[in-house]
Amino acid sequence: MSNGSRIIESMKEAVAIARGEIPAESYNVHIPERVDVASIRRQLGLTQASFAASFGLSLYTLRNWEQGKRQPEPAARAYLKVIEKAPETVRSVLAGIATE
Amino acid sequence: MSNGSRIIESMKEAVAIARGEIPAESYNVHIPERVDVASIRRQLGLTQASFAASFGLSLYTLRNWEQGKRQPEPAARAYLKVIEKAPETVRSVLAGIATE
DNA sequence: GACTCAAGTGAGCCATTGGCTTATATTAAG
DNA sequence: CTTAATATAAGCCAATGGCTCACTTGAGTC
Repeated sequence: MSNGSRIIESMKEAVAIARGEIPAESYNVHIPERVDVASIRRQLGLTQASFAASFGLSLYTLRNWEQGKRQPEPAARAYLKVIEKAPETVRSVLAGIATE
Repeated sequence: MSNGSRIIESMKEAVAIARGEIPAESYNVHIPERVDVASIRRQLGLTQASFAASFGLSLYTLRNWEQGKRQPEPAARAYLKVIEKAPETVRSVLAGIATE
């Protein structure tokens, strides 16, 4: 994301807050612009195929991300961050074993 | 997803396994076809705006999902399931407070 | 070295989604 | 009843998801 884009983002956010579409006080979560998917995957010691199968992703989409051809959307970036920091929780949830 | 589509999905999976693109033994995670986003959100007692802001989603995308206009992609569906079953873990991760 | 086989890279294609706008409805509070 | 907050609804465009085909890289192993 360029500097100009970032400024535009901030302006959009300001407008959204003014409109009341975003609660100003809220713990507005920060989602990183870029996520190093390959490094998250390698940290777990998985191949592309296994990683994709384990977390419900399409192998081809994962490849698009790792090769920088596509950038994962915000929801996917947040998900990847959760996978990075709490992989076992994610596995348990997807396996149907509720935690928390 | 129609019944026909489901059969095609299975055939694609079979082909992918045959090609070695998907490890056959692997715990292939099951991601639900449909996720009731509104009910997950209400269970947490959040408005659309707060829910979106809390989990790094675009308010408009969330609305598209809840109104059935768009279907969240597999990665987003998996993410929503994790939010449903382990919301506090997700919050902690996105807040930068590592768990696990 | 030559020969696999598995894992990953890279480019191209099309349908669908994400993100956004505008307008309208519903609900709760004063 | 009026207002403000919250949600529904429909339409638009650029970007992504999912897929195919072709090619490279790396670890064995013969």
